[in-house]
Amino acid sequence: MDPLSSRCNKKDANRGTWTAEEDQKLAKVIEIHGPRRWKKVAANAGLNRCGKSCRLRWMNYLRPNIKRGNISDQEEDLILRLHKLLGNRWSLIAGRLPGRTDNEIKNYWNSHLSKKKKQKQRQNRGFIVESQPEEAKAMEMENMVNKSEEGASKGEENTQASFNEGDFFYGSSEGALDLQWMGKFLELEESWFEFLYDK
DNA sequence: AAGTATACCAACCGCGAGCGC
DNA sequence: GGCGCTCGCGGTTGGTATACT
Repeated sequence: MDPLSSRCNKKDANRGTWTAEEDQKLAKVIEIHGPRRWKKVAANAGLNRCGKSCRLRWMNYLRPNIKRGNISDQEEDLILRLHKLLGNRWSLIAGRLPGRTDNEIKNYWNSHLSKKKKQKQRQNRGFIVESQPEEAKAMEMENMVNKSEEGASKGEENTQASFNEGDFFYGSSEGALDLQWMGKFLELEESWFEFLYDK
């Protein structure tokens, strides 16, 4: 059975949070051999971890140029727009946010943005009478999302499946595209979707 | 101060695709 | 074409931190 594509079958393998020592070992081996053949990486590093776990740790934490810390307003806006276009394709969204990982964006969406969305829906049903000032921006963003979903529901397919991202994006997934440029690009894309679904 | 609820996020899991043999 | 290995993705879980009572 596939050791990486299914659960780690190493019975006594370490689980849970990585220690600083493990991180150090992993980084050292990757520096020498590169981030591939994760089963061997795990073995060479002397880590009692499965390859899959090593890969995840590298991709989400140890990789160079990982940007940690709060998601900026600009990034949040970009996430909302990209999610509107791409749906739950976190790796694609992450590819357009330099330094951010798919896991981080997925977590952010699940803990922050989906919550705001629910809040907005409740408000629309009259459960919330007055919005708080600090919620105004979030609600504006949620309107964008809702509008998109309404538009998508008018068609036979939803927006997530109706186009190939390759038609819109180019460059490597590692590329650090300029956020400002991407914002302008997405504005054009939104117009295009409005044309397709709202007219 | 203690107990409980909630939020956040790192890590795990299962699946499918690509590739080489 | 079948098989095994590897990689990447998205959904989910579980531990920890923080807020609340």
